[in-house]
Amino acid sequence: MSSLKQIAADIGVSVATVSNALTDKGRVSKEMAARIRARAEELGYRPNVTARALKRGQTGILGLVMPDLTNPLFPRIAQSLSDAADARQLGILIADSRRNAGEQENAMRRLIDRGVDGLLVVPQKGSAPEPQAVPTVVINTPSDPRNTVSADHVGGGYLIGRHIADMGHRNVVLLGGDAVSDVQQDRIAGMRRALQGRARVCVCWGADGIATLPLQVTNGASAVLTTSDLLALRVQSTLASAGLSVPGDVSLTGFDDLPLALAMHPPLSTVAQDVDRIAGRAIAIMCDLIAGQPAPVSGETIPTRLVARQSTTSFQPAANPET
Amino acid sequence: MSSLKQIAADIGVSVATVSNALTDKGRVSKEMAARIRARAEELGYRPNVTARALKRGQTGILGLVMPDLTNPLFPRIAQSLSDAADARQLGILIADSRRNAGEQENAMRRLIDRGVDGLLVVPQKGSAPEPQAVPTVVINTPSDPRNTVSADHVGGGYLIGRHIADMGHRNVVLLGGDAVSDVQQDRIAGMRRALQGRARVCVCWGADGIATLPLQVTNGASAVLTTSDLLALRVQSTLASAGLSVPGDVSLTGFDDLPLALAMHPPLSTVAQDVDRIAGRAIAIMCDLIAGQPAPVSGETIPTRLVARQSTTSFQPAANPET
DNA sequence: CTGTTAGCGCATTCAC
DNA sequence: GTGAATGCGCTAACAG
Repeated sequence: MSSLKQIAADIGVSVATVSNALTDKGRVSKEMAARIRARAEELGYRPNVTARALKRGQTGILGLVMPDLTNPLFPRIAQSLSDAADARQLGILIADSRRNAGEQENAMRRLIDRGVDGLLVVPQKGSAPEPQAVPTVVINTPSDPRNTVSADHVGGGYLIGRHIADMGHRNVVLLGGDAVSDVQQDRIAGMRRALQGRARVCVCWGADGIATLPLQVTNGASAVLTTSDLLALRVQSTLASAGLSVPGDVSLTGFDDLPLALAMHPPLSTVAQDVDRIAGRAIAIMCDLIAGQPAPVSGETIPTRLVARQSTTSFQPAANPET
Repeated sequence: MSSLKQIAADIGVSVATVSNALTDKGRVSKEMAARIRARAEELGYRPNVTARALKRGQTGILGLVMPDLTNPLFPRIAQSLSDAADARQLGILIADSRRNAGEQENAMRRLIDRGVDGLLVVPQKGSAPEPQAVPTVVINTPSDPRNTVSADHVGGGYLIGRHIADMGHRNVVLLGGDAVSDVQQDRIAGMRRALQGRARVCVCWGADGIATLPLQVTNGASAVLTTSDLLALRVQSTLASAGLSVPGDVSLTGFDDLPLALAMHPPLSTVAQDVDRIAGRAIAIMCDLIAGQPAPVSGETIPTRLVARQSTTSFQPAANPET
């Protein structure tokens, strides 16, 4: 591997001069700088980031801690974060916190031991990551007091709830996957608020909740709003087994706008979050923190967007031809 | 941050002794070693990996290059790789090659510039990553001459093809997403081999291919085998629009066994690859390469597993009640 | 404009 | 057993 020393020796100047020339410090004559650059080019010189990191005390690497890398949203988050970090010459080191809070702390410590300049953390459901020795940006939900930036999950719930209310539904089931998740609680809360006074609402959770759906639909529920697209697919399957169809017998919605939402039949109405923007802000704030600016006083909230497709239709009071 | 120097000063010994004590070199007296360790503990001493990396010339970081972080398989690969790497005290730096071969080369270079000890690459469809300055492990498909370790995609195709043939299907459509993908070509090839002489086979690709399916089914095709679960979901949707149902009118299979396969109705028959094992081998081979062992002469192939669920049934010749 | 010196934190000689 | 010296590659302060 070529080094500054190498180039310096080749040209017959000091290492410092080469360093200055290559980093454009301006203290070097045009001609010399040109010669140095030419030689560096020939040698395919690449600065050694490790040495630079040691000198600067910064590695240029950010740690990303996710509760479960298997999370269907992880790919998008990872990609957006990776892109945003890239634009600022930062790298992203991943760590999995394997579905439990203790492991989450371990993962954070391991990353810090590796010398990351900051931590991006999507917290474990219902856990509170300890404040760390390095700048930390939490991506969760606005109702989390430690949240730094996130989608407006309550607002998203509201959007989809209003969509359903506007379509005339008056008997609605809200289905969450796991009641311990702040994100899901907020989505449900938003839905409730939109339906408040406009529809009868029933909230249920998890597999037990799904099992009750066919009966609830038979008893008059005309819409099921879920907190995730995958959950919606499960619901559709369960309903289909019971001979109920979407949106004929019941309207159905998801959350997150995963690729599968578009592949479903009918295409699933859902709520999209602007992952790119969240990632962009997360990285921007992180850079500020690293640069020594104080942490923002309150978290940032990024709007969500309603994606109305064909799994939701206007409520048809007379849509019961089987009598 | 505490350092060796700090501990040395506190106790009144030299840095070298502290280093020796902490890394268990055995050249230090029991008592001294104990005192040093105690003080290190108190101070919460963590070795500075950057300095160590500079000294050793190794960072303990592996670069992971994926063609598209949004790939539905990425979460599982990332998690398995991350776990396997973790077990050997290695970190994983991710990079996205953004769907084009040039970007893939850039991503690799960026990672190398960051000083990674090796590169794990899942190549861009139809692209050949240049040999690199660091050990490189390619995860693709056995038919790729550069492949280091991968699932047996041909074998997987064979398994699902035989499953279908055994169920009596004699008129089968094979659907791939993108003909340029070696992986998908191999899956299709495996299916063909299994159906060879047992069924009439038609191969088609992409959205255009999907569009032809309803007609093909109406004309007698009784099974559609796809190269991915998401593709299968799309197929099911298209068939449903045409009034065709799975598995009543036609059997359907996916590939990869994503979470959505189980959420579908009916649950999707598919092929699972042992991602954990692939990742484990990839990391193991990487470590060997880093340790200076020669590259294995040929790639390793990890068996796949048939996951038969309810989207496939025996062919019912008389299953056409609409006449 | 350019060179010298020093040091980031650690591990590895080689003396003592 | 322990310490002093050296250098990994780079940058920054200070000289000249």
